Amino acid sequence: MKDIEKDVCESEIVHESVVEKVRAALPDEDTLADVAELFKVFGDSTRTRILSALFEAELCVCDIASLLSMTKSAVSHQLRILRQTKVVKYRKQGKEVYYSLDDEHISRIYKMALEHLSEEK
Amino acid sequence: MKDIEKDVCESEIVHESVVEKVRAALPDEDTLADVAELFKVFGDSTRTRILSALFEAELCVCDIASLLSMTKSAVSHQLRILRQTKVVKYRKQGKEVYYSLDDEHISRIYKMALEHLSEEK
DNA sequence: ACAACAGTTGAACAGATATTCAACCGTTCA
DNA sequence: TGAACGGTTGAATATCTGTTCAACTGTTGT
Repeated sequence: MKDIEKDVCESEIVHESVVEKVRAALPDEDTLADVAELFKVFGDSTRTRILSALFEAELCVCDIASLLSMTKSAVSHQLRILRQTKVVKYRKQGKEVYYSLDDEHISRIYKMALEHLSEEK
Repeated sequence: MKDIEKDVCESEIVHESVVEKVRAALPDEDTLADVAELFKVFGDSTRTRILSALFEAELCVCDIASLLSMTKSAVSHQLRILRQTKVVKYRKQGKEVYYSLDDEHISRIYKMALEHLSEEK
């Protein structure tokens, strides 16, 4: 029986001019959703392990599975996500499917994260 | 009744020498988990919206809530995550708590993601 | 001291997500 | 042709995660 209002902000004394200025400068919702989605792909340790492996060499699914001690199925599911978001590319050769990084930026972003982490001890 | 083995990789013909070379080059598990955790923080559109707002100006919780049309509670929960991961810092002034970006790298990583996205049309 | 408001917090709920399991497809090789 | 293997896929399950709700803390001003 406290706030009947939506609790977004009950007083009017939000810093209106600043807020409006920021609102105008914000990227549109779609762009921000895309940014979040890209980072979400990196936000799983299985996928970062896969990526840091592909960082070193082109690998087939079996290679990755044995490298990470995971089932081919689990790896394949994650590779599908990486494929769909254009983070990795693949080529088929006989029975095997070889994966590698698709984009230059990926490694730059990844390295920047490592740099960030190392600097905060 | 197919694979009795763990399905990690049934044949021995994984590319052993390559795999071993990659295994040696891989960062340790803890580092990779940290990388994933950092990216996970960016992997939510509410948090990317908060960050892109703080990118423009220091803001109090009420400002952010009204900017994003969210409750103060929801915003506060997300700010806690950003605080714990040292992505944002805050200062108290009277009743209000003002948040801002804590790290130079954050904006660099964020901008790099935008660049990546814009290049794939 | 009390009312009002900024902000935080924990529990509960709903939606998202990673792994497992079993079945399946396609290629190779005998 | 058919067994063997690399790889993919969908459904099921268990876990995680974001928002809501209600209650609470702390500060300001009367």
